[in-house]
Amino acid sequence: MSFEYEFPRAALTVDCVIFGIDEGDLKLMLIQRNLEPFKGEWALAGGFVRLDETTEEAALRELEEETGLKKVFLEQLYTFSALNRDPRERVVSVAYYALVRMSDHQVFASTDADDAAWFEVDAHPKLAFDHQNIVDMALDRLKNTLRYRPIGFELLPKKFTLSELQHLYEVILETKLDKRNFRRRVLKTGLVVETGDVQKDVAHRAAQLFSFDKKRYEKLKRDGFNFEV
Amino acid sequence: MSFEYEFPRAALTVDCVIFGIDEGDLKLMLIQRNLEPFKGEWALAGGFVRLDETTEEAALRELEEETGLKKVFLEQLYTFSALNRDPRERVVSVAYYALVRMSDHQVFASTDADDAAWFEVDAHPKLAFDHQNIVDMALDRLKNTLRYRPIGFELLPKKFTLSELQHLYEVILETKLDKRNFRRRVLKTGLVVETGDVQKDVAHRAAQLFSFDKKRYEKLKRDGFNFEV
DNA sequence: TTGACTTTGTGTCAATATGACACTTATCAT
DNA sequence: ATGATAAGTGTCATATTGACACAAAGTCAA
Repeated sequence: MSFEYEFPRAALTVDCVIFGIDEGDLKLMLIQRNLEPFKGEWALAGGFVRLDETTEEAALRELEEETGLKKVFLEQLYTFSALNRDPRERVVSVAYYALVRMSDHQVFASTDADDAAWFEVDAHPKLAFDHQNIVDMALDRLKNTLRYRPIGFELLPKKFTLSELQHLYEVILETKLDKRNFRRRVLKTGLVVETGDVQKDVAHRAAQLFSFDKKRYEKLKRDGFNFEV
Repeated sequence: MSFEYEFPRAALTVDCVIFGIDEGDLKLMLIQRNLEPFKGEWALAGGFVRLDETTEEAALRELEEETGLKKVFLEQLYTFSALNRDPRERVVSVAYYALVRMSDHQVFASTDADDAAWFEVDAHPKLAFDHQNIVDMALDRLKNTLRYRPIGFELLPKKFTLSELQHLYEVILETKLDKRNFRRRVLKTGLVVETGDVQKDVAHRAAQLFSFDKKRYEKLKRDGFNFEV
């Protein structure tokens, strides 16, 4: 029995909101479009989903094609289906977001985009399509997720100081935190452990370097713990 | 300039995980399919998204067509895009979940389904497609959301006793809660207010009836409060 | 009407968690 | 040596949590 003729079919895209941290500022990766519509304007990395790949595979592929980013940790954000979100025709888009350590990733424009670059989250160019909506939702999600799950480590180098971690929380949550209370809470979780190393080449007392104990995290998560910070 | 010819297009569906509470048990609304594939088997309500409606509109429409449920509280859950999730062809599905007051809603099978009925969440028939995956994710989401947002009220009648509310939390979170501590916490939020009415026709001391203060909730939400219970 | 039954409704206390708060230490640059 | 900069550290008062048990209210049946 065949049904093909009766299904409505929609063009399906993915869009990727990529966050990074640099010198304490939250950054957003954008690409400059080299095709119509919105040619020359800045937008989220993304593109059409092929019929032989999942949306997640499509997001990873487009990300690599347009920015050179590989193997990033992506989470699905939301599916946007407003009728007029693409001027060409009805296009439904599955949005993903990711946190990357800027230090680990070289970013470059490739053939699919005129340019790819990091921007300040609160000072970036006007975005094509409904991409500002998508970024807004990703920011909300990022804040909420950071509050309840230890994801900040994805944005920092493998070894980091507690001040860097605190700064990250302050930037994302848009609050000022007390240093002593922050350290107390973070260390109490047991998820952040001293590496024994210290900072190098700083013009002041060198800070201890810590790392995230992923094994312990997996174990606690299985046991159903909570991780508010 | 026209691009239509170059877009891959996928069949797009919605699926709805509908939760209800009845006599303290968490229930799931399922429909019995009257079309191939999986004809005669139980599945989530859902169907194809038309090109002139958003996915949310499609979910509400299918829900009404298949079960008679109207104006339910729907939230987007996740988009499922595994290549083999539909035996006919590549179909991507946007899943929603909903909470309904069983007391407010008559459920009936309509022309689009052979039957529609409530089942115990942990004792329901085997589901068609990948719908068990979707239900599992919806249950996880329900638990997490209930912990941080006051959504339990969507499942109860407008006026409810604190024992009913506590029972709902116990059933969904699969824990036993202390009555006095639960009442203290719930009342402290100020979101649950006495109506002045009491239970009728019960063979024991009648409980006070409370209701959810939606206005206060909207206000507190704007002010950025948290609502853990 | 009395007693049995069922569920409601309530307070305390100890332990823990939180939030506010300031100074000394280490390191580098001059 | 001195100054500049950021690291690192403890206390205390208050708020929150979790554990815990019994009297009051209402219905029903004998």
